[in-house]
Amino acid sequence: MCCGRLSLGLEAMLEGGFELPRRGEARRAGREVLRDSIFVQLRDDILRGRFSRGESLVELKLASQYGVSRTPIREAIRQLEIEGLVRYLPNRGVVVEGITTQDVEDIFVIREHLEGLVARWAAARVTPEELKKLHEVLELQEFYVAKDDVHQITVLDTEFHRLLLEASKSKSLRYALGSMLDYVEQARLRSLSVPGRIHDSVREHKSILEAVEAGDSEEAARLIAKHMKNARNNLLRFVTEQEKKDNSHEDS
Amino acid sequence: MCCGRLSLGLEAMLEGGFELPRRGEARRAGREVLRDSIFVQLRDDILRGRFSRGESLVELKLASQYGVSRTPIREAIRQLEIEGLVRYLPNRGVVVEGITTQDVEDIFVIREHLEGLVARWAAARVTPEELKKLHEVLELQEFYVAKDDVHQITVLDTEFHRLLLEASKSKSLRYALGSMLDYVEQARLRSLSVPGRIHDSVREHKSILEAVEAGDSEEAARLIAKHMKNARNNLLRFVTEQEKKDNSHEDS
DNA sequence: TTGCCCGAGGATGTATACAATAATACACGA
DNA sequence: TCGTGTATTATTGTATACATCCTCGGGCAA
Repeated sequence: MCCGRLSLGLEAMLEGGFELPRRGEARRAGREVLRDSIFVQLRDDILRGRFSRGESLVELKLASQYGVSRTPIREAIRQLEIEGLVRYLPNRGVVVEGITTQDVEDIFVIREHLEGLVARWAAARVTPEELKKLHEVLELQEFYVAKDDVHQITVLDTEFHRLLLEASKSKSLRYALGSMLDYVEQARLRSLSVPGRIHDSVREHKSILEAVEAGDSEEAARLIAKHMKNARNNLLRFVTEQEKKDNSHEDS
Repeated sequence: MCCGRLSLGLEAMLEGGFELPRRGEARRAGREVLRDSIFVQLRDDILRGRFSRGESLVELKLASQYGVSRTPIREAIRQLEIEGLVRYLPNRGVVVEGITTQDVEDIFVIREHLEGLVARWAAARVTPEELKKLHEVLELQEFYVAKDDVHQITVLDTEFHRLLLEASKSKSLRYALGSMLDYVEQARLRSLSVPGRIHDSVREHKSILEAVEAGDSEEAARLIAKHMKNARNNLLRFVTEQEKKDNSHEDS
């Protein structure tokens, strides 16, 4: 009984289990399996709205479109299915579900509840190596703040939160939050487009990282919770302003 | 509680008029695609520990074992991969990851942070139909409390929380929590094995359902948070007692 | 013995063939 | 005209063939 658990832990250690990279990124340098690149492309195409909601994905069509056979397509679709981006209809294939505005709003709320855990656990378990990477990302963000490059900052924002997630060393947490970061990247781009927001956002990252580095779990959790709340408010502000613009356009 | 309705609900349940959205179970009456049944079997086998951690899954072996070709096996594996139950090694197949004690503990903490949202949103959005189902599950639980059938109560516990999750109408939340319910079913079986716990647990469900039915989001969130905390404490109690037993066995 | 090369075997990656199922169109009859 | 049954076709479900890659062990030389 106890021996089983012991060897379990040992194996886990030897396995060095945490270097799972973002799905689909080269699983090994140089070579990548087709289903992964298809998966990433399909997912991006769905998230960017290149497939409209309700559109059905036909395997043969996709196969010829991507210049591969049905097999990798099918496997990519199976993965999209688990992620909930497509809906399966028996013997009729899959239709695009995508994510709705409601989904994005939910994700922001969910992250408000979970990022605290990320920060707390990361503060307790972060490695020097991970801290180094986090600092690098932060410095890059500051660089791009000076250049006012919102897009780059958004990408690095994802990276920052992903690194923190890895640092938390929790597979369950990574499972729960992992793809949410990708799902709302578009939304964060908008949230960060509110004038002055990039500056604040990066500053918040800086203070979060300081708390994590100091091992102050509670402070890190408090700061990241505030960070999430600010991000959400900014998104709301952006959305309402967008609506105002849309309305005035309609009038003219 | 009226006995007539109880037996009615019971019959309905046993009849199987209860279409579970739980992955892989008959997507349509009568017919099921192979990859789904393979997926469910493999997942259960992993969660139940029939595959040991680190063991590699060989497609051809599994294919002959289940009497199907490689294709459905591969697709099932792709899904396990996304769920994080197996780890992919390029050109070498997948090895079983399973879930560790640490993962289970994390899941309980994560649920403490998220089930509040489930209850809150469910209270706001639940439909009469869903309420009916929830009541049925609750009545069945009370039935099995009388019979002291911990296993059935555990299964129904999963069902109760899953129904609540569906009632929350949030795809994102469902994605984050969906398979966690399955992952910790074994653990909840243990948590509920603590003497007297099944009684309290079902009573807590009852009060949660009352708050949800009354549309009292805050109360529902408060109650379910307490429910989760109790469940976690019971699991811890069970584990420590188990360890005590193991130790005394070792001595003999 | 140690280290390296290399080839066989096995496993996965991809493509394609065949079977089963659902959607569609069309002809036929009321 | 409308509805219905049927044939056709498109698409998915499953199986299998072929290509590619990795591992592992034998043989050989230093």
